[in-house]
Amino acid sequence: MGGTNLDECPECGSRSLSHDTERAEVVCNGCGLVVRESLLDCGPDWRAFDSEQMNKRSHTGAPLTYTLHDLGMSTIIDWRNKDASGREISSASKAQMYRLRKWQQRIRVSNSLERNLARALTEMDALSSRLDLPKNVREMAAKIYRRAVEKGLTRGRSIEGVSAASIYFACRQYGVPRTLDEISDTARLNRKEIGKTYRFVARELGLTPRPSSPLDYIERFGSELRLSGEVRSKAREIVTQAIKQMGVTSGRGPTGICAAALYIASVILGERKTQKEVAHVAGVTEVTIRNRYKEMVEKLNLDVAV
DNA sequence: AAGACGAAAGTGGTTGA
DNA sequence: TCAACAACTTTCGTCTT
Repeated sequence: MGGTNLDECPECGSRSLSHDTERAEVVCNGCGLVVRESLLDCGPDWRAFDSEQMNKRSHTGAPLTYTLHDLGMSTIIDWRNKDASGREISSASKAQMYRLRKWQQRIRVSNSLERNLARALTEMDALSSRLDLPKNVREMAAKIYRRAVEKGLTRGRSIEGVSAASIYFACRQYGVPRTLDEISDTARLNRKEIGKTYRFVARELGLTPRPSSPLDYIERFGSELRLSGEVRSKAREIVTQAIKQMGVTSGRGPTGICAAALYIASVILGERKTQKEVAHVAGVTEVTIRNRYKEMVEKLNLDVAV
């Protein structure tokens, strides 16, 4: 980001910016974009003379320090007396759970904010590297999470859930969306929970999600399907056209539209993929592709006939 | 045999009273 | 809070390549 003074958000143009001196950030109230973050030196405090020092010192100073001390407490204990599949657990386990929770409670109150953040940051780190996310996304997710914790929004919610929600949000803001399905799969959390948490956090923090566009998915799905650049840009063209002709895309899931466009493009350019393949990659069914496909061909006068 | 097509019933989420 | 509703899925039978 540029070092100049900004008084409006480059993303959405909003002039409502929050200056957070404690974190040395300027955050847009409209879209949540971190307009300017300056300034804290996140690098090592001292020069390192060998790799051991490097390891230790490179973690000094910045929030990254928080990611260290987990002490093996890598499991959050849910407040429900249920096991993973939702069944009641035995009374012996309940007693144990009670002790564990109590213990965890004690640790929490002693140092709750840092501890919470520490867990969340490692969680988000793992998640985002498995999701192949660029660093700026990861950082935005961390910022969101931090604000959520400070506002007490994590109370009654799992750290994992809020972490996943933050990541989901950050992805969409940067136009590299992952679907809720992908995130919930990767995080081994249930989709509904993440969705709910996501909406809640966004509302409470006054963040307006950037609506995700089918265009955002083309590159990723396209490369996963090993489609050529021509096919992808054809698909892009089809989507753009479809968006222009209102009614074809509104109310439809972006992944479905993207999938259909890719499928059509692959057929037109003779690089045919089966509906099944495309459907699988895009996380929709063949039926949905067919429906979108039909609508698009109809309204855009595409000659798909071979 | 595999892919494409479409009808019909089911599912989960949103909306509006 | 609940019912209506649209989008999407599941399932299944049929047609096409």
